[in-house]
Amino acid sequence: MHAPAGILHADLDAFYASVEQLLNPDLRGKPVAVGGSVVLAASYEARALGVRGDMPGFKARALCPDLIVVPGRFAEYQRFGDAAIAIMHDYTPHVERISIDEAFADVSGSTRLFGPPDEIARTIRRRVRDELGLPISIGVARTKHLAKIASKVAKPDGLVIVAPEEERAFLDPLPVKLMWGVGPVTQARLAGAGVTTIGQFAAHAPQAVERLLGRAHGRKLSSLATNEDARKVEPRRLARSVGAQSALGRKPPLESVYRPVLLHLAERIATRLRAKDRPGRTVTVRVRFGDFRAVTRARTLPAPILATVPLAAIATDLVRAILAAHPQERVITLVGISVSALGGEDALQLDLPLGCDEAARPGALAGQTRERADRALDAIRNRFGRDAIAYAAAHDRPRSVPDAFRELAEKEI
DNA sequence: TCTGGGGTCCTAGGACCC
DNA sequence: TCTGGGGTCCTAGGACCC
Repeated sequence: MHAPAGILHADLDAFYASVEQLLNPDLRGKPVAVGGSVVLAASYEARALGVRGDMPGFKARALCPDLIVVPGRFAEYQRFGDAAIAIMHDYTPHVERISIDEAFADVSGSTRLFGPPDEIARTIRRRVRDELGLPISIGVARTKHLAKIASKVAKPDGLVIVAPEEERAFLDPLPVKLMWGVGPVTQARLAGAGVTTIGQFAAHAPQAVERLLGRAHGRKLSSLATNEDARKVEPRRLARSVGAQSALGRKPPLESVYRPVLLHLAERIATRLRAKDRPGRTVTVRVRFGDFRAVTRARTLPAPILATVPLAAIATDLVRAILAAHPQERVITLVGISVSALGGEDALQLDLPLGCDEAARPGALAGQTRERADRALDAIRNRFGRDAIAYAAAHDRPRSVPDAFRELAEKEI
């Protein structure tokens, strides 16, 4: 007997743009882009004219002179995204959210209460439309991969159900780029070997694919193409890293430029780490130069870190080291910090890491004292707002992207 | 009209250990 | 001449996803 086709993948259509059209009827039926210097989302009317997400704003306007560009209302998107996910939760606790507007649900155990998976999918679509006013596409299939592809095929505002006996016929003619994990590089590599459809991919020996794409990637994609995806819907996965970055425009590589930015980034990151009690041991910084080449440098600490100022100090050290190794670079365009090797939720910060110049300074606060002080600041911010108190003065902060958008992109850790 | 921000996973090489 | 061998941790870079 076939396993029931019990996995749903639901994806709100042109999400930010759809919310804007919902909230402002004047925008309905018109080409709308959310963003500014970069298009974050485009309505289907704008897409019909060639406008795409990730496109520079000037290019979008050139393609589509009537384009209506609106700034994002990110709190609204969060609210509508949460509401859509909540509707899915009415049918099963097995919901795995993978972004603000997209989630898997395994409804295999819910059929006695709510009917077969396709009926649940129809109900969810109807409720999202009736209660929220938003279009949502859903794919229903036996595996996550099939469900995800099915929801893509279903767009816009559609439902695609892949029955177990139809899986091969469904997959074979589709382009390889619809597979999870096939981006521009892999697509080009496959095209070079004459492989453009999933069916052609599946017909290739796994060894040949591994030679072409590397072992792990080849195996992973082979298992998707040959339809052996066995991943489960996982409601709650712990984050493996937490980071923040900031584009700078074109700036000279001076400490007076990057140090305040790093402090601000460290503060954002450390606040999130403390909120979840998840200290990290590895600090990685990233610097992007004028030609957009990026380099990284990492340091793994003997003890995990949770406090803002030591994190900023280590990041500053690492950026300094990168710049010393690239003395010919005249311009930096971005700096970023990421913290990984995160401890469990109950992990304790032992004390300050060694080799941290701020920490080693005589009279510096000990790590746990710093952490307590930071937590007091966190509490003030929770009560009075993010800008109530901070290490990094507000006027030093990068302004390229609203902090509201950053908060939106922050995953639950 | 230059190009946002937050993530995941993998690779390859070196250090280090037993 | 032969230079074991496997495992773990770490670093730097890259492809990919939303």
